[in-house]
Amino acid sequence: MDGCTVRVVDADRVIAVSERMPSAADLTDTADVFGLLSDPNRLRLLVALLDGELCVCDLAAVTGQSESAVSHALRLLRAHRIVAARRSGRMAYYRLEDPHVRMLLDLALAHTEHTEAIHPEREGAT
Amino acid sequence: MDGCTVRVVDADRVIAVSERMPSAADLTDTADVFGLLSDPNRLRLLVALLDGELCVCDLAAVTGQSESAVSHALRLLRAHRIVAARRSGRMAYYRLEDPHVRMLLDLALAHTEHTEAIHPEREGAT
DNA sequence: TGCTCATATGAACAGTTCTTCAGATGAGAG
DNA sequence: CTCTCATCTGAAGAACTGTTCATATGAGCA
Repeated sequence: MDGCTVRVVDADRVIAVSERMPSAADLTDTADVFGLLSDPNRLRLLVALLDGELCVCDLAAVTGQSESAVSHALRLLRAHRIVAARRSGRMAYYRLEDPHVRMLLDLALAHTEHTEAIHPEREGAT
Repeated sequence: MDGCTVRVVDADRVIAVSERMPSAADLTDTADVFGLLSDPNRLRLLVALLDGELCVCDLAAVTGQSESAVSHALRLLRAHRIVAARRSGRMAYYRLEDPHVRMLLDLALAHTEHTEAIHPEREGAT
């Protein structure tokens, strides 16, 4: 695991922090959720669903994506139980199913709007 | 832009939701932040920094990554002002600088731990 | 039954991201 | 000044992700 190239400066802190570190499973799971939120188009879909359910074609219209792209994205989100589908005839109505993702979205979007006023530069320059 | 392949079912909802949709800049910015949190190793680094500053080699030890990988990751996080560095001689001490990211981390990790009890399946395996 | 429409799927290609390796930078010790 | 050590950087390859096109499924309608 270590011993070879790993130098340690503050051994106590290293041990303490290591013990507080969540399990690998929790970390990958969390990273996974963030990954699902890390695409602007998926984000658009989820934001659109904050207000309530919408069918695939309306989601495509709102988010400016092809219906195929929307369908693929929804499939991913569905697989992770972030959205759920309700079928009515040949239409499929999707809704945001995961309240915890809703919280993350609200928090993130609120802060992003704030932050913009504070950091007018941004990535792109360095 | 549309009109061609875009069918709309609930036109009013589509318009209403479109108006509530955040700007493209906000969306890409938010997606970007989530993207930075979507890697387990970066997540480990940030979690390690929740308690206070650590130097690069200790971060490498805690997160089980090579120092080079840590340095690259920190560079990315630094460019987005999520962490900040303090230099002392040849050591570099990093700390979590963005309180909003701290909130996202806390929220996400707390819920992930919860969720695990509820959804014992999940992607991958146990 | 056979046609059309809404959605779902698969495969492939393009663009991006992560890791590693080799070497650069810059501070402190002798 | 020179050597070592901690960190940083660039380049390159591998792996992953998102989009598109073509086609499949399956419901409703005539």
